[in-house]
Amino acid sequence: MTETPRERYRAQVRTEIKERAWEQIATAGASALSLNAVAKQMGMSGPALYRYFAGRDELISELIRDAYRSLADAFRAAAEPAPDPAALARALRAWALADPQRYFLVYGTPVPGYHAPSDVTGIASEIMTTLLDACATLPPAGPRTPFDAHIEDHRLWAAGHPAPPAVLRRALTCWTRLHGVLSLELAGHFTGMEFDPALLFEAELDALLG
Amino acid sequence: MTETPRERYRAQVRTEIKERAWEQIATAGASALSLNAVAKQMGMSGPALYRYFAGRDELISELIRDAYRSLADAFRAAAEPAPDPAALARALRAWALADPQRYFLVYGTPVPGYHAPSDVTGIASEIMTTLLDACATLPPAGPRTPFDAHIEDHRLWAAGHPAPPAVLRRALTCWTRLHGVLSLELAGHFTGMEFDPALLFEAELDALLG
DNA sequence: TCGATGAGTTATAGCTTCTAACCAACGCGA
DNA sequence: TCGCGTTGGTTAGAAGCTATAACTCATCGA
Repeated sequence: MTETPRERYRAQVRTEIKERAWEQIATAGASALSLNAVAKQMGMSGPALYRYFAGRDELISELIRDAYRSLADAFRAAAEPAPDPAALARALRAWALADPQRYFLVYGTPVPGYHAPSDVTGIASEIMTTLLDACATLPPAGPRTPFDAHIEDHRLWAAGHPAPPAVLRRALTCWTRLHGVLSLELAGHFTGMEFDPALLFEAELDALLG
Repeated sequence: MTETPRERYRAQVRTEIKERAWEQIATAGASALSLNAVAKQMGMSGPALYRYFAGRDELISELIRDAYRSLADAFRAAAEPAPDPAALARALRAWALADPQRYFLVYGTPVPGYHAPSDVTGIASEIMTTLLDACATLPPAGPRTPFDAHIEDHRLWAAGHPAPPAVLRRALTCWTRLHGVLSLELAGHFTGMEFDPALLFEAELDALLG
């Protein structure tokens, strides 16, 4: 497992490329990411980057992978010491506000042709698992809904998690509702409307858990 | 108001350009929209399109404007003969599924530098008004929340709509929650998870209005 | 020390947006 | 009916992008 100096150099350059790429994405969006500009910013010329990434798509795929990984880590950290949906939700918002374009790389507009790298599904299910664990700690809410019946027969996505259907449904609604407020806030659809997005987020969280 | 033949021809070419652009966007996403390809598809060569649009950005702005207009019209049509939030919600989903990329042009990932044309705010507030009208027909729900107090002091965005704060809050939650489920569905985050997105949407609608 | 590996370079093809210059056709007024 | 201006369309070209090919040179290992 001892790394040669070459490998260390290579890894270091790769991470610097990704850092510059993140800067560009944060200021101009993922669609404006330019390998040329990244290379020029690093003092080397264009095609040198192709030693490190097969192309623009592979670089973006790598960034998406890292974004998923980062979110999964933030979730895992927020689930300590005890799983708590509210803590998870606030961690999600903090993670999103720290770098909105990173959030959009995960949950934003998909490019019709593009397929995310296959290993992100593993990370996505890791995220879902921590969310399910947290939702399982909540007191069972309300009567059984028709959707619970449907989900009981279609719980393959829960990856064998032993939670009852009501918990699965709760996790799903946590996901969709928090994404709803967050993505609209990050996309700037609340600017100009006077209210405080943080309060709306907390209100939605209250309605979800209270 | 009588149009000269020149103006009619000009308007026709403009709409054909937009139609081709929509086709491209539907199949490859807005980031892949190429003026050159549109022109070639119409049998004319590249720079000819600049007689009709100042550039790629203006064309996209025009498409965004049309998308807003289309959504506002769909909403207005769904509010006949009587305002009904459930009808509005289902119209929204149908409108979104008919052309997901059109939905993302309105509610998708924003480009940091880009600013939407100023007149879409008028259309957006028209959409919000029909939503508020529909939500005002619902029986008042639940106790007064802390967020109601906040929104009562920050209701500038309601554009003078006379609805009480509880209705404003309801309209906001309709917006964010429906967008939450819809955008995740359209982005393909539910593919692989076995359940039926339509049922999840209906379940969320039930929770919202029931 | 020599040879292979690999990082970085320039050159080039092909794509894009967009400007400039030019041409031709259309329509309107005299 | 005859010009002449407006306007649509063209080609040429600049600047930028992705990506490949070919080449140079340093570094690392045997």
